[in-house]
Amino acid sequence: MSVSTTEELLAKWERQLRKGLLHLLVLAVLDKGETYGYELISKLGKQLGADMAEGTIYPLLSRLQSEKLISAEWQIMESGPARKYYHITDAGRDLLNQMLSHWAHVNDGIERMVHP
Amino acid sequence: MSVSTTEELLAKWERQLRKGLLHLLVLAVLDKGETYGYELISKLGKQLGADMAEGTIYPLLSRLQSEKLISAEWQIMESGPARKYYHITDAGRDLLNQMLSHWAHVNDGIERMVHP
DNA sequence: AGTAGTACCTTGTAAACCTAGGTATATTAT
DNA sequence: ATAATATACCTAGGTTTACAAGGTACTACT
Repeated sequence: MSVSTTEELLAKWERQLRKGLLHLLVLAVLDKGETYGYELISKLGKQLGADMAEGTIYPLLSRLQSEKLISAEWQIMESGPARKYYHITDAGRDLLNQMLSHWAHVNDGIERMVHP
Repeated sequence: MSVSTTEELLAKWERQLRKGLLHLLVLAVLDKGETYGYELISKLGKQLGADMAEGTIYPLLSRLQSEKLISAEWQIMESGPARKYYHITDAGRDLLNQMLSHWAHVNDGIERMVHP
């Protein structure tokens, strides 16, 4: 088993970091307005500078919905496949604000640690 | 299966967020000077405002060492159990800088998303 | 002798991203 | 017509990793 390159390690780390951030980002996007899964993937890809896999987003949306943090409804399109539009709920907005608060706290901690 | 409370969901999320952050934080601490596992746990606990479990840190230190991002040496204490002191390597410092760069980028992305 | 504090480690479980598939509809090119 | 592309959804299985819960060993204090 060889030692990985820095590039490989960085990519692996970025993937791990996303695990926690994705919840926050999805709720933040939905807080700005309704959207559907396929569009969400491209929005997040731009924000994070990395393409999000569908196998990541769709299960996440299901989990958020089962936790009642977001709600969903199908909309038949005049052209193209139907879309499942998601909205943030009050509980979701509540959690989002607490996440942002915690995020700011952690960010301060890192700032102090890097620039003491 | 009942819906979780906001507190439970937040705690769960914070745990996930740590998955990515811990690598960065451990390397950042070691970049400021050598340290040993037990002391590292209390330092991180203060920074993150949450007590880190030993079962989290010790395996992480082993992984970082096997990736040659940190190095370790035992030191016999005049009093008390021996300590395993860790140092950051050049490769570790290199990765840390790239992590911080990516972190800043992601942080900007979140800022723009929350305050457009 | 017993308790508490320091310091290390391992095993097993749960969570969640991602790869690699799959389905279905509409448009465009051949 | 029909093949290819784009849009849009989903799932199963592998992999990683934080954490709980357990363990070992040394020292100091009562």
